Amino acid sequence: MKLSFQDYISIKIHQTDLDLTSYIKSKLEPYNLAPEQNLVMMLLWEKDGLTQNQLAKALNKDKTNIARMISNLEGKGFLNRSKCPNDQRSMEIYLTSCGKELGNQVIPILENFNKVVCKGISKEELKEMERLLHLMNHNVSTII
Amino acid sequence: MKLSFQDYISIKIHQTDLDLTSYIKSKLEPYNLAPEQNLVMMLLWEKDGLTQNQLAKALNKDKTNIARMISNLEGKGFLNRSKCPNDQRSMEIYLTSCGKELGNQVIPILENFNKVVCKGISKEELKEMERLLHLMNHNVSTII
DNA sequence: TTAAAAAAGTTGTTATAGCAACTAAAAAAG
DNA sequence: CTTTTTTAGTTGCTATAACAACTTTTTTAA
Repeated sequence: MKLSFQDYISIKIHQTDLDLTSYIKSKLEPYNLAPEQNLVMMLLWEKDGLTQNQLAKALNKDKTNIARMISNLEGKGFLNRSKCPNDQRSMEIYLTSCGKELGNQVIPILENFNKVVCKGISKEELKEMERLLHLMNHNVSTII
Repeated sequence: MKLSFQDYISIKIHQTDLDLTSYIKSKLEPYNLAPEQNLVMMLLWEKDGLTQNQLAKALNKDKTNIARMISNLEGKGFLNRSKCPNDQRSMEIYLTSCGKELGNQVIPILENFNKVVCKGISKEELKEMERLLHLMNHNVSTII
């Protein structure tokens, strides 16, 4: 086949991901919120009181990452952990008032970020891209 | 606007990137080669003797990352560093025979990886995706 | 109902990823 | 031909990302 470096779609996706992450990182820096920490907060702004395990599944991340992100976010005062009364193994994560207030400031920035990213791209093109991304995900998923 | 977590294209791109990286990571593990180390090797298999700075620019990465990856790859015996005779600041990176031999084994795996990722996707669809990824890159590039 | 298995979190380790500050060498400016 | 600026690389730091091994608790099985 003799593929060159530029021929790999995975490398281009990786590059775009890094660029988008770098961009939103700079936008969130003033709020003391790292990009992945922001994803945790986004889920909590939608639904408070999720467990670490639920967060890990929603973000499709290893539970160790979630535990450390939660620990950081707790240190920043954006959320609190409390043992689930029904299951002593689980930790329920609740936003502090500070964490809730943060959402009011950050969510508009995220929506503007999405607008900037999608500038010049139609809804149909976006749908098609999502379809292809999903297909690629499926192509490499080992649980077929 | 009220965007939900699922509405952000950036999150989907990030997720696909993680999944593709995880897949190729598992394929390269038997060769003692991490995904990003593999990108460095890919460039060297195409053109030996590049400097760390050239590698950093080609990969669009911070020079500190490259320095550490090169250091790891040197420790594994895949390459050697030598000071550039024309510019004592620069380090030229040369593959060892072991590093060259690794290419013969790994390149077919990479080409197969690309085939798996693109299964069920036409050349035109792939081109369109590349165009959209590039446009998103441009949309967030601050050097406009 | 006790033993085995599964689930939720934590800690340790390795590999990215990028920023700041630093050294050394080369290029540009005066 | 010095002085200044730029360039290449390194070290230290923080934040992801995932695996292995572990504790504690819950669920399943024998």
